[in-house]
Amino acid sequence: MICIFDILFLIFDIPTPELPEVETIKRQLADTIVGCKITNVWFDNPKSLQSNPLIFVKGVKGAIIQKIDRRAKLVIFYLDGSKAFVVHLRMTGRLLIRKAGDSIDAFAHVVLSLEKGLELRFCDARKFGFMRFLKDQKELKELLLGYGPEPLDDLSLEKFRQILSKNQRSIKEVLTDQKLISGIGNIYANDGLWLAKTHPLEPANKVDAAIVFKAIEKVLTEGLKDGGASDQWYVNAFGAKGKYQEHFKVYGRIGKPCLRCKTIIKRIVVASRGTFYCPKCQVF
DNA sequence: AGTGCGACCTGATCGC
DNA sequence: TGCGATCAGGTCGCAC
Repeated sequence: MICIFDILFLIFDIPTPELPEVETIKRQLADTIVGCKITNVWFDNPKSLQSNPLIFVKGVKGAIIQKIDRRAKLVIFYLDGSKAFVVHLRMTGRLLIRKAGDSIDAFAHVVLSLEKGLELRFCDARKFGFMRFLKDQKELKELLLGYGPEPLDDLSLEKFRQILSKNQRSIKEVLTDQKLISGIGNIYANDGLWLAKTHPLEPANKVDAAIVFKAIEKVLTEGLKDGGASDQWYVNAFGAKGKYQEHFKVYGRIGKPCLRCKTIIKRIVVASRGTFYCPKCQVF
């Protein structure tokens, strides 16, 4: 049975940018604005420029974007002179490439003017996201040290098994803990666990690591192929929506039938986050 | 040491 | 019509 609270929750759950979404943006930016000089910086919310906004402006203005990369949910902009800045979109953040004359974007908080008449706009309705300047590679390295391995890159099954075996917290908490494994958030943890037929509350050291590993790899790859999930806020660097929301397996599907067994999908709260699962397929 | 929870922030929505 | 309360999300920092 669906009750009124379920419907409320259905409305309120907000998908946020994770590895596939951030990677999509990163690829588009890398194709478009590498080599561009940053000619000006505008901002209206100092908190969007973590630490000291003036240091950000001073460090970034006049610099040339050498390379754009992604680590965890961070987009990394390498500048000349071993400087860099990173962007975290958190919940509602957007990174948009626009032409200088294009109409103003809603919730724009930082705008970097670039050569070729382009602009890189950082928009964020909730103001949770941020841009952060790093004065040298050492500072950047220190920041990145806090993140676990990349699930589609340097995370082997053996390493994954090790991480799980050392943890008795729920598998969902472990999957979304950026210190342990980076890039996985609420959407792909939910869908991956559904694919692995694993209950989100099962202790990490009790689950079948190989099955969960494969499932996570699969949903992340699928999400990437679809250009991310765009239920509410997410759009890519060109302002276009992704398609993975059309392929959600359990995420946000409360009250709807399980794609495997038709059992009604349930929602519980795990570590203060909305969590969806099939009560028949995912048991422990 | 490991765990848990409040704070951050605000658009969307609901109740009154 | 409109105001106030509630909720979500990722991550940090603090308290137990």
